[in-house]
Amino acid sequence: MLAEQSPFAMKLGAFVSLSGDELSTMELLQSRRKKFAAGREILHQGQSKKTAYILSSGWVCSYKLLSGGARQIVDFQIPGDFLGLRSLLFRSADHNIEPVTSVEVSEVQATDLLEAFRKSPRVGTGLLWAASRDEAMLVEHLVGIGRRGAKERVAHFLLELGARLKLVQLSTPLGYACPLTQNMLADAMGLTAIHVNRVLRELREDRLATFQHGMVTIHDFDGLVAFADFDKSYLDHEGPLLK
Amino acid sequence: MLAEQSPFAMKLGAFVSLSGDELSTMELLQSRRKKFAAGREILHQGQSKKTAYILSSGWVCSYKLLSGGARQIVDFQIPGDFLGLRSLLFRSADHNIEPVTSVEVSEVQATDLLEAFRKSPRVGTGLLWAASRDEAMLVEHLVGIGRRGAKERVAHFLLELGARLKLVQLSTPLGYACPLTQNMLADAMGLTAIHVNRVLRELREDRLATFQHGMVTIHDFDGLVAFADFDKSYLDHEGPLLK
DNA sequence: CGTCGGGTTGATAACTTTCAAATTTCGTGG
DNA sequence: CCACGAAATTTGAAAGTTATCAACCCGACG
Repeated sequence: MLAEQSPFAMKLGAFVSLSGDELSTMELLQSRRKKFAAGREILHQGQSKKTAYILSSGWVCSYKLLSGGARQIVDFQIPGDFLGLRSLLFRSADHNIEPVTSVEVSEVQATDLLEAFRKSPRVGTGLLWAASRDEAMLVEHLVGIGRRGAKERVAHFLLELGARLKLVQLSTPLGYACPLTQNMLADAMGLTAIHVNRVLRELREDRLATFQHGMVTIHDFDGLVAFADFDKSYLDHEGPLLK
Repeated sequence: MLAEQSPFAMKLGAFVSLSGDELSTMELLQSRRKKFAAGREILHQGQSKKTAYILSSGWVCSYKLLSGGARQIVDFQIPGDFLGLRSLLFRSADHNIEPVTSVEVSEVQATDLLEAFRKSPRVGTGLLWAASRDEAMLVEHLVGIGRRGAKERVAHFLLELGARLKLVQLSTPLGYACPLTQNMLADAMGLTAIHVNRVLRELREDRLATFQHGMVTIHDFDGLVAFADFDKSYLDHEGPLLK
């Protein structure tokens, strides 16, 4: 009910209803603020600094590089998302994290997290839900690259992003601001930037969706959902059973 | 040190050294034995039966189906692996699990798991490690489908399987028994069975590896590693930091 | 004003699928 | 134990999708 809720609280709040106490626990988690400029690496493959972050504003991407120089973007993170949870748990990171835009994050130490769980199990529940949702998205990403055609894949991606952004009030059914370049999109979709460009043009010509000038516009939501075979159920679990 | 250790204990034991007590805790987890015939569905998308399993013998696969009928296999599980951990935590499963061969599993309830964690934090640590390793494999799978050529991808897959099987003594550097069909391989790799067949032939002709008659034979391990750009570090974390 | 990264388009090449069909292997019932 | 049918493997040829190469345009920025 607060006018100024953090995206993190908005996101978890969409899943578990949070008391005032719980909200302040979450805000407390986000007290160590930091900024990174676009392109300034946050986490590097093999790095062992054991910090995680909550993203407050801006977008980041996590990716892996192959020896040949190719890059596969594993996921994008948007405000409210948790970054580097695994790097907190393990000796060294197995992927890179880099801001897409300039970003604002809050550093989270392992101890902060444990303390938050202790004070409010529901925050832990929410995080567990978020982690599981991330894994479901990863699986869906795999399915898309493995078995969807390029056009369906991109369409599906645009819809997924929209659904995610809606949770933090950064999207409407009409569209959303999207700072990604076609190159990043390509590295995420397992395509070439050139081909992504063509696919986007086709989607535009089909009057389904437009992605231009940093703005995604959905022209025909139902049509796009049907075309992409988008089933959003993997995005909104009804909640974990363990508390 | 036991001659007859369960694959599950062997696998976790490769990561955390386990006391006799801990070993028996793990064996206790595996007391509710069950068998499934090949092809007999274990878990169905949307299903809400809240049980997980530890796989003792045989192979299973988890996959998703698209509306067009296409199938993407997300992962194969081999003896010692945990099945359906997420379906234990959440209301309903978002993927299917099906035995590849006839299998023997042990049913695990949420309460069993919590009890095991309570009795032996190290078992919990081990499971956390296993879950994280699974996620790392998922990411690597995504990278492979997105950015590796078909031949490199299949080669990489054969090496990964070998490394996983070695942990439970089902593989040597020379090769291993593999009950997968070229069709399954195709659905896992995001390729056509026909193309998988050609790729396997090429790998054989290159004297790198052979997969025939349910048997994978590695002819030139180093050559295969080099060709596939296989870096096994994502498979052997040195261990979680939280206990 | 010139450079540079991103976007756009066309032509060509490479890779993968699709379609068709023959062959082999495997599981099951007789 | 054999025979049979179904499933899996194998190969060829043609079609389709996506990548690669080459240019050009444009706006941001020093």
